Amino acid sequence: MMEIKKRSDCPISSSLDIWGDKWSLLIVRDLMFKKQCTYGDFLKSDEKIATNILASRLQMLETNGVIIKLDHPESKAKVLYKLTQKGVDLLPLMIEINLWADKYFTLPIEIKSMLKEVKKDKDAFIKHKKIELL
Amino acid sequence: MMEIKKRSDCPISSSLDIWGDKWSLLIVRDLMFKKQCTYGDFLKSDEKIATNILASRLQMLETNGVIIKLDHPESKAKVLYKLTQKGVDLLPLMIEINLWADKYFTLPIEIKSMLKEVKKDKDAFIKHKKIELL
DNA sequence: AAATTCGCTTGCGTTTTGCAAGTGCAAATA
DNA sequence: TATTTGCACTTGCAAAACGCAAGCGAATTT
Repeated sequence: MMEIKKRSDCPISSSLDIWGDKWSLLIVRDLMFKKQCTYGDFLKSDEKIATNILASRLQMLETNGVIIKLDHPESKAKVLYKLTQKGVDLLPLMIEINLWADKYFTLPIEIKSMLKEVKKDKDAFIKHKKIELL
Repeated sequence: MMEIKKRSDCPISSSLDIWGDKWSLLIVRDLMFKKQCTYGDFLKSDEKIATNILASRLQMLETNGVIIKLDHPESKAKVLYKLTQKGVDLLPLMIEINLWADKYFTLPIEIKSMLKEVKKDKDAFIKHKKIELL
């Protein structure tokens, strides 16, 4: 059902084949920065993803080892989504997107203040964040 | 015709609104690493982009200030495409994609050897490459 | 027992993609 | 000069993906 067709051996191309669409990295963002973890939480994000698209992207990311589904500790009706190591490793890339956007868009102050931290010591920020995510 | 609808103020979302599809970053890649600059050159890349998609992405990237069209020095029939500062600033992000892919895919040796350089001194690599691109 | 929450799935109309062919202008060739 | 070739797109159309609303089964709450 969810077959991955690699267009070439290029690293950019292969990466885009997995998460190169308008939604996947927003799911990763939520998992990374907002700590949102349930299906319903993703739906609450500002961008308003459609339920079927969300389901297909979660499936795609899970198939490709970027996220995992876990039982929710509080309830059997809920599902917890979490980044894998492979997903956490997208952090440097996510930070660079943020820094690029910081240069060319007007960002919310909460994000600007986070980026102030990043700019002070990028490696330290990444190291700290990775620990907190795994 | 090419209206940009921002889904939210999130930097990831805003960035994806511009280049968050399966093709745009491959165009940026060609401009960045292969020095391909004409319309025909893009078509020659391994991924085989369709002509109409190429035209629409070039338009999108130009509208958003990531690339510029220039007269080709050799001929009026040809067009030269080049990264702007905004486009060159995507370099750190492109490198992080490469590094992520290096960890999870098997890459061609030419690219692996480039990444060896990158890993030795990332900032130096970026600095050098930026100069060469502008 | 009934209503609500949760994580999806389904249907369906609209948009985007992918492929092939065509167009107009510039440049090379005959 | 006439014709062919090359280049940068544009157009038409079928297929796939998207976006919205509604529905559905299992778990939880009332």
